[in-house]
Amino acid sequence: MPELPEVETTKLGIVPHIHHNVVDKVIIRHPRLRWPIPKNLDATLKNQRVNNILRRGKYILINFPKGTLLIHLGMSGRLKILSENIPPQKHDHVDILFTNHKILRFTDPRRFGAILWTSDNPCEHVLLKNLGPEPLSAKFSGNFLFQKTRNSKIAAKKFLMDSKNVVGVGNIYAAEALFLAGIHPELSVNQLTLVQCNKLVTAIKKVLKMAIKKGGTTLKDFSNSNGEPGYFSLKLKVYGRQKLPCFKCKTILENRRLGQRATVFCPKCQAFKKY
DNA sequence: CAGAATACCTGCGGGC
DNA sequence: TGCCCGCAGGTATTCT
Repeated sequence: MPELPEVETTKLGIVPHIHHNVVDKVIIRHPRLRWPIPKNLDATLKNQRVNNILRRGKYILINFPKGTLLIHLGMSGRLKILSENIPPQKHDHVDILFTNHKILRFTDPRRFGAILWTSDNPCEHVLLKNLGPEPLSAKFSGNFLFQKTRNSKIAAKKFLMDSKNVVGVGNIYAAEALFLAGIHPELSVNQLTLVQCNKLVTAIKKVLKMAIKKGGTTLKDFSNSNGEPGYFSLKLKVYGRQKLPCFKCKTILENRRLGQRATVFCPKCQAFKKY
């Protein structure tokens, strides 16, 4: 489900309910995720107060006095806030019960998500320490992208989706940003001109900001943190529109598999050309 | 070393 | 109706 905007939306959704609140207990129903949920999480979190809640890439970091809970939603993970204890469903893995009677429930049918605990600086955690810059930060600039891409022939879309280069850009927004920038998804990144790097960075920021503003692009299995059905308001220009006409030029959009991921683009607006 | 392939899961929709 | 296939928003690990 989630790319950066969805994770950000989820984070924003849970913050008002759990910020500065105290954990009463943790109930682990299904510990198997990408890695097992730490067995002693109840003992670890009990009576601890939430200091703050951050996002880094697609990770949600819930900081406590003794350490940080790292949460990744994988492909199908969801976090919901419950105000009453609704009976758990099949794929509800964990409940974190707070003393204010709010419950943070983690659900993940495909189990690609993760819930981990670290008592050290979370930025030094093995999963976080090699992450690239935040796409909405000043560090992620056209110059940065240009400089990072000089020695690689990797396809532009694959480069964007690699979190070592930039975090938070997944299959949907990579395709959307490349369309906005008029860049072919298979273009080798060392072919990108500085002008194209600037356009691409601008496009990424624009599409992510817009999606955050709309509350995250949501597909069939996304619910926001209140358990409401997600929004469908962000109009995707290429993702999921294969064989349909391009909004700009009416050319039929093409779908290719790139690194086993569906990759939709306009062969005319995103032709291999330089600026 | 970079880059590609594989693996981890469940659920759903389409074709037969 | 039911079975089989391919596909789904991610990414660590293994391979070439």
